[in-house]
Amino acid sequence: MDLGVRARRDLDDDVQTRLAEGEHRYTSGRRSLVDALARADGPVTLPALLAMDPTLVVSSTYRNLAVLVEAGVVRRLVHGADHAHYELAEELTRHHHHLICESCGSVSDVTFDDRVERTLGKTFQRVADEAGFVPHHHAIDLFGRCRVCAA
Amino acid sequence: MDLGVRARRDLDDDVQTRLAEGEHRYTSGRRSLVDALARADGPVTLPALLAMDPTLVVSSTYRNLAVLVEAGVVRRLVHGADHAHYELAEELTRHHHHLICESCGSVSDVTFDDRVERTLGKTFQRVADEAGFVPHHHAIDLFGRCRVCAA
DNA sequence: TTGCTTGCAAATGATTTGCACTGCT
DNA sequence: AGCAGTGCAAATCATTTGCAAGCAA
Repeated sequence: MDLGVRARRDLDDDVQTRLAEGEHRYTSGRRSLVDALARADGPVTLPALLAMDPTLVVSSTYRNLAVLVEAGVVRRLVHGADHAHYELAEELTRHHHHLICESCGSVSDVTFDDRVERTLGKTFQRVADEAGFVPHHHAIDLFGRCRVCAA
Repeated sequence: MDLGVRARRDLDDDVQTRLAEGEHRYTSGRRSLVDALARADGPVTLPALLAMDPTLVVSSTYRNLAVLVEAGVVRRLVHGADHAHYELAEELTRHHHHLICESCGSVSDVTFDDRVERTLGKTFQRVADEAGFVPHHHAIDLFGRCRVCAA
């Protein structure tokens, strides 16, 4: 999720607000974390985050990711891989889905056009209704081989 | 995935064959496991499987699930919940998707009609192509509150 | 027989937590 | 001052693995 300078500021404001609503502070450590997530070009693992910013510490990062997830700033993705992947929440970026490489475990983003999403939304609502299920959001994962592994 | 008697036999034959291809045996322990999975009315966790059949042992069950996943008989689902969920592979049942309760963590199955699936398939293929990704299969998860938790 | 399977106990590894210290507000 | 946040080390807990004994082909 590449964000320009302007968007970056909006992002910080947004995070600030969301954290404040939960009586949480937007500390420098959390800024570093959000910064790393914003710089990543897709969902990243905790080790990847630590590599992007060596000042991050394991336990604090896990704790802060949990706080950010709680605040709706970050989304945690869990697939079969060893580590969970983290990304900025869709509310702060854009609704999208994932391409998951079954070979190397990497995850990247894709978006469908609005028309497709609208159609999907209706279908999902109908199916959920029939099951007495109240849908909140959806996730679509495409499993296969990424460009690198497919080569 | 409720299967009748006839389908149950077909299932066993199929599992037998798939295991044999990998130099594996279809032991009584594995039959019990497949039986429990077939009786479950959706994806189940390991503790749930043990509860369904007390003769199952933790380590062996994990090991057998791994063998069955490898053989394409079982699919392992991982979401945020504490335990992974397991279900019979779609090749043995039917292509479907999941309703995941964000409150209690339960997972249930849903199917879309063929027309919808075909349309989705085309869209997925197109999007993947653009990313140089070779799609293998897809998964759609609807997150929300199940009938019980929504009440 | 041959070596895949199994149960039990011990090990692994991602994630979490206890605690004392730091630094916002 | 008062309490949320942080780093480090220790604890958790789902899942995996070593090993000796059991069982299918």
